[in-house]
Amino acid sequence: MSDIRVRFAPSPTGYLHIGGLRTALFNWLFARRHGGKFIVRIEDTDRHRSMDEVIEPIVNGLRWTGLDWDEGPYRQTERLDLYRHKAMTLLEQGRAYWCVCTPEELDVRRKAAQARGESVQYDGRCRARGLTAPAEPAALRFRSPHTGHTVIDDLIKGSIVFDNAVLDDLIILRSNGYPTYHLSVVVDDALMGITHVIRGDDHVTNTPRQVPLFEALGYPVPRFAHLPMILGADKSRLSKRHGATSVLAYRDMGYLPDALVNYLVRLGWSHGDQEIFSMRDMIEKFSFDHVQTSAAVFNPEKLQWLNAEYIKQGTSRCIAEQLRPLLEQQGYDCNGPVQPRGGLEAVIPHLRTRAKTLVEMVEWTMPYLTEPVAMDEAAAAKFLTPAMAPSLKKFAERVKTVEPFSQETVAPVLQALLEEDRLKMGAFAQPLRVALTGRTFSPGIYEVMDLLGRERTLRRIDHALQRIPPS
RNA sequence: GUCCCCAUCGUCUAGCCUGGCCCAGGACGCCGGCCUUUCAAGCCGGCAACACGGGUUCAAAUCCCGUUGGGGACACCA
Repeated sequence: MSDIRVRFAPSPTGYLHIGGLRTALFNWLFARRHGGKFIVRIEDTDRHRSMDEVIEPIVNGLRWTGLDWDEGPYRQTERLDLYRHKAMTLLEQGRAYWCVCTPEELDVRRKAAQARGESVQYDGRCRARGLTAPAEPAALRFRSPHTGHTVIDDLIKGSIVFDNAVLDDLIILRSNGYPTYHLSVVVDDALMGITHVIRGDDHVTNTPRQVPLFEALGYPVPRFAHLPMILGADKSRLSKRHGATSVLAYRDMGYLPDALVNYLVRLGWSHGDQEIFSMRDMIEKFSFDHVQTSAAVFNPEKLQWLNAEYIKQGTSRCIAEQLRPLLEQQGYDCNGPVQPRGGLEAVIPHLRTRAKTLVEMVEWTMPYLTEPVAMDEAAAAKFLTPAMAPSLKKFAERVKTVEPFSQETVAPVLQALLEEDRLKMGAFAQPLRVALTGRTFSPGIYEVMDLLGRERTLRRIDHALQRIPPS
């Protein structure tokens, strides 16, 4: 055990995306590595942008990937009194002041300053007014230090120095009484005993703004670790343009949670040349020493490769369990009368090297879960020809009686037939494959017959023969 | 514009802190071959990078400075 406490603090303004998940993962790994606590906190203090309905999907995303948390999810809107109380404390101590500038006025001034090429900081016009009980709507601003320097000793980037002159007097309480992010994050991180703030790179410039708040409130300042960003292929910030961005969308596209997590952990962290990490493995090996300092581009191909690796390595049972919901979503009945011999689990060993995603695997599984099988017309036209009919027919007749019906008994029959009819394996296997699966690609032909069983094998050959026009 | 961060194959990265083992290693992708009853998988091989310019040093991908390039932040968003 240790007293390390970290948190993942998403704002419910959209779905949990790849970048958010990676932040959560690194927090989780750090906590698990050191026997600390991982806390989930929903930062929903923006009444206009927060959406209750996305909280559940965010939490489900974490759950799906196996990132379990020890406390929470806390919601900041349930803790508003805390922030208001702390804000008032700062006001009483003279560390904060009322500001009656309206958002519209501020916006105009900001734009004007920008147009003149000047600093876009708040001009501080309410700082010295000493308003005590403003009649008009007022926001509370923190009196930031304007001299000296703030130094952050970042666990990933090392020492970063900021000139306090660049600090704004940031609003900590909106005129509607809600706290802003800067206040609530500091109060919560302190009250929740967060020892390490692990977050995205986009927060580095927030850090020198928040450190003085910790100090003004009399709280110890946590350690910081700023993770490099994940970018899209065009090196811009990852967004919907770069493909599905919701974590749950990856589940729906047939990705295994362990594969996604494995991909993400290698985006910005490494352990020598190792590519494949089990959860246990990464917990054991994770360290900030090997977290990258520069941004990484999200590469869907490599994710897919990893997913394929996990499909190849996972147990049949585990893969089948994850495949089942997708099959049912597509309308296949996994408990109906039409099943591969040996059940769904039995098809997995034959499909695992062929499918890169579970969605692809659904496609591969279809011939064994439907009756009659869907026929690819082009394949039928090419391979189910009058010339092949006699051999197919002969094959069906002969395997009708082999006992038992298995590769050991069927293979000699097929070999004999090839010799008799002077056919090459390929010349006969393809038509047979099309007859049995409706398509030109499948697992080995003996495996297919094994999965189908004698009855379905014979029925499918029969159907195929029926559709072959007489020569 | 101001501030901050970053910079090794197309991409993820090892190496950098503690200079020589690096005319730079691995992985994805791509290309070629082998295997083969199809499709995959597998195996073998190939292409491909230290952003640039100055220093420091006997020696620099590794240390220092600058340039360029990329990213991020500058809200009553988080």
